[in-house]
This record gives sequence, C-alpha cells and structure tokens, in this order.
Amino acid sequence: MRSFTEENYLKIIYHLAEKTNNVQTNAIAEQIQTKPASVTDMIKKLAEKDLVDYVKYQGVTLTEKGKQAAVDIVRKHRLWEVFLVDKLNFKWDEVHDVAEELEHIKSVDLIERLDEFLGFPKSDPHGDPIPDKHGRFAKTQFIKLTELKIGDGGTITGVSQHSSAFLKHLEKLGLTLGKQIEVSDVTDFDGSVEILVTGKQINISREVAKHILISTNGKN
Amino acid sequence: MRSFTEENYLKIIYHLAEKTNNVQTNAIAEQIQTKPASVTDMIKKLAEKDLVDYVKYQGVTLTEKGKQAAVDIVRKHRLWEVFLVDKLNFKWDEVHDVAEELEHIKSVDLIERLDEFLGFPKSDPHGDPIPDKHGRFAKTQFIKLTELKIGDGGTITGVSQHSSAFLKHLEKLGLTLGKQIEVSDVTDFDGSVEILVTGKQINISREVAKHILISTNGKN
DNA sequence: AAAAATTTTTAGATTTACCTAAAAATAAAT
DNA sequence: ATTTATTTTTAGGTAAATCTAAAAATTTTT
Ligand SMILES: [Mn+2]
Ligand SMILES: [Mn+2]
Ligand SMILES: [Mn+2]
Ligand SMILES: [Mn+2]
Repeated sequence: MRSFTEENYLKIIYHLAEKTNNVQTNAIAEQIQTKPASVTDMIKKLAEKDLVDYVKYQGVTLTEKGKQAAVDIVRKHRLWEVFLVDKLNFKWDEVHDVAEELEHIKSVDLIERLDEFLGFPKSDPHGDPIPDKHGRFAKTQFIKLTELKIGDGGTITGVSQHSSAFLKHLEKLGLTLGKQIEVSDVTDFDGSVEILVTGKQINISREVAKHILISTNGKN
Repeated sequence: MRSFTEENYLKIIYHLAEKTNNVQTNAIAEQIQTKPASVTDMIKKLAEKDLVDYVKYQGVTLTEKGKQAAVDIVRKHRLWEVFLVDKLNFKWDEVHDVAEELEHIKSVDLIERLDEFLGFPKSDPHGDPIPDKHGRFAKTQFIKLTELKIGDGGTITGVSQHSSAFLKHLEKLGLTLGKQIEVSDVTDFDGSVEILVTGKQINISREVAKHILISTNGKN
C-alpha cells in the first residue's frame, strides 16, 4: 500500500521528468512545498521500494514500476477532472485541487467504472491525455502558440499552466479548448501576439501565449 | 482542518451514540480497529478541540460542534454510496469501503454539486437517511422484521447490517429495498421466520430477520 | 464491604513525515 | 586551479497517531 505522500512524490517526479531526465532534489522540494532535506529522506524510501533509481547528489529517475504507479495516479487525476467538469458542472479552473484529493482513492474497480461512465475520455478539461488502464496514451503533438508565425493558424488543444488565475483569464478572452485561432501579428516591442479568434482580433501577452498549446491542421 | 483520523473517530462516536448515550472507550477501540490506549489519546485531543465532552473513565458524548462535523461526514458517505450505486452500477454490498475513503474529501462545493447531480436523494442504498446540507434529516421510523407478528406485512426499507456477506445473502433471497413482505409463520424451534415475498414463501433465520428493517403500511 | 474482574488511563516507545542547522559534494566564477 | 556559490545530504529533533505494559478507577461478584 502506497501512502498519500509517496503517491504525491511519484506524480511530481513524473511531471518533472517530462522536462528534464534527471530530477533534482530542489525541484521536487519546490513542487511539493517542502524542504530539500525532507525530499532526500523520501527519495531514499522510494529507492528502497524500487520506485526510483537514485544516485547521491545526482537526482532521481523513476523505475518502470515507479512510472507505472505515477501514470496510474495521473490517470485518476484526469478522469476525476473530467467527471467534475462534465457531470458536476465545475469550470476548468476549479477542478485541480479537488482532483488532487480524489486521485488518491484506492479502488481499481472505482476508476474503471468511472472511466466507463465518462465514456472513456481521451483527454482531460485542460487537453492533457488520459492514460488507459494499462498506462498507455498517445503522446500529444502540440506546439506553443508562440511558435506560430504570422498567418499560421490552428486549434487550441491544451494549456501548459493550470493555475486558476490563468485559466479564468483565458476563459474571459474566449480562448477555450477547441477554438480555432490564427496569428495576425506579433508586436516587436513586447513580443505580444495578436490573434484572430471567433471573428475578433485580440492581443495577448507573450507570457499567456507561451502556455497555450496549438494543434495545427497540418496545412502550414 | 480536521484530520482523516479525527473524522473517523467523530463518525464512529456518532454511530455508537445512536445506541448508548455515553460512548465507551473500548467500544470505540473495537470499531476503529485500534487499542483502548490510543482511543484515550485521541479523545483528549477531540475534547481539547471542543468536539466531545469527556469525563475521565465516563466515556464521551459529542458536543453540538462535534455532532455537526459527524453528520457532515455521514452525509458525504451516504451521498457517495448513492453515486456508486446509481451512476457507476456498483451493487449495494460493494460500496461501503470506497465510501469510507470518499467521505473524507474536503470540498464543500463538491458535495453540494454531487447532491444536486444525484437529484437530492433522501436515503442511501441501504435505506439510511441522507442529512441535508444543514445536517437535518427525518428520523426513520422502521421496525425490525422480528417485531412483526404472523399476518403482519410491510415494505423493506432498510438494513441494520452493512457487511458484504449479509447484503449478498439478502440479494440472493430477493430481499431488497422496496420489496413487500408478509410474515406467514414463526418457527418455535429456532425462531426462524417464514415470509411471503413476491409470491414465494421463504424461510430466513432469526439472525437475518433481526437486521431487516420494515416500514409498515400503518394498517396493522 | 471486600475481592475479583473489567475498563480506562498513564508511561514510555515506535513510525512516518516533517523540520533546522551544519557538513559535504558539485557546479560556477574568477 | 582556487575560490565562491549552489545543491544536496547528514545529524539530530518535533508532532501525530499508533503501540505495549503497567497502574488506577470503576463495576461486578461474592
Ligand atoms: Mn489538474
Ligand atoms: Mn488537468
Ligand atoms: Mn456505508
Ligand atoms: Mn450506507
């Protein structure tokens, strides 16, 4: 039986490993809101259980077993988020914290039935892919809005920032999942991006654009 | 913020208090699967937080505040059970353990929306009443099947035993919530009860009959 | 009303997940 | 190649929830 805390560590390490191969102690500490010394303690425990490979001072990587466990938690997190949005009418900026709790409920049966009840969704309210029961999922092929050139277009299919403030902001701008956009200009001065969405011309800061993920129609 | 453990103690004390006014240390220990010494420690903590009234060697009673907290957990437990049965097609004997975990999820918003999603159910899959958001609920007026006399009838509206074994047994006998029954005989030898249900005559042990709750039609 | 049995509490440890402060290792800058 | 800065680990401690063994209070029996 894996503890609530162990599960959180595994998930955080998994997400950090998407960026850098070797995950550092301080990075984990920051994410998990704890001190580096505590992280070292927990890492030793996870290594003891063969969930991570650990070389002193060199950071950690998840073992196959650890990766499986982490993906399983990610699966639960995202399925619960779908449930909250699709069935309980939560907004996409309101679901993360509750899902953080729900993802630790233990029953396998529960999550399989929930998956079925939701119609086996492929992605969560933020466009992130939902692993199937074997932990498999298609690697998403999104590009950042900031990588588009003037004249390029595509569909908003994800976000790389899940803070409530950011998501609320996008909602207000009408930049939700599925919307078609086209880049009409990029301001030299501050790098802000002018885009065309649902017939309107709007300007968004580079900071915002950076976290909007686009799937191009393959036409560019 | 109340811990998982504190919540479990409050709920157990609440349920025990339905039987006896002053709840004893050993009774709590048995229910919570721990040792009396541990219970004493926790009781002191709960008393410190004004959740229970405690007199050494005299057991505990919930304060108004403690009762509120306990009823809130019971509400969550029962709503989740309804969700599992109505939406995820769990059987009534499969839901208790998962609900034990789900009842500790913290968001108030979540539970209000879940309540609405389920259509504000008044009772759970075992016939137990679901408190509303203010903790109010009608006191159920069931009688035990064993209290019926020969010729008396009524509707099965609850059970006072939630073990999977018991519930599966009832299911097999066709004794589920809502079924009309009538007592046709009581065996002198072992006190077993012969009942008429959906046209069939069946015999159930006194032990089983004791845990079946009946609402009479007021005709007796 | 004493003695015996039961229940409850205290005392002292253990485990898990943290912490702070200081030491050790690694990386970056001069 | 040293020195300096940063990162990571160790050492030693704390709080929550548990435990065992023993003491104290209460209840039951004689
Ligand atoms: Mn999330
Ligand atoms: Mn998400
Ligand atoms: Mn239950
Ligand atoms: Mn129930």
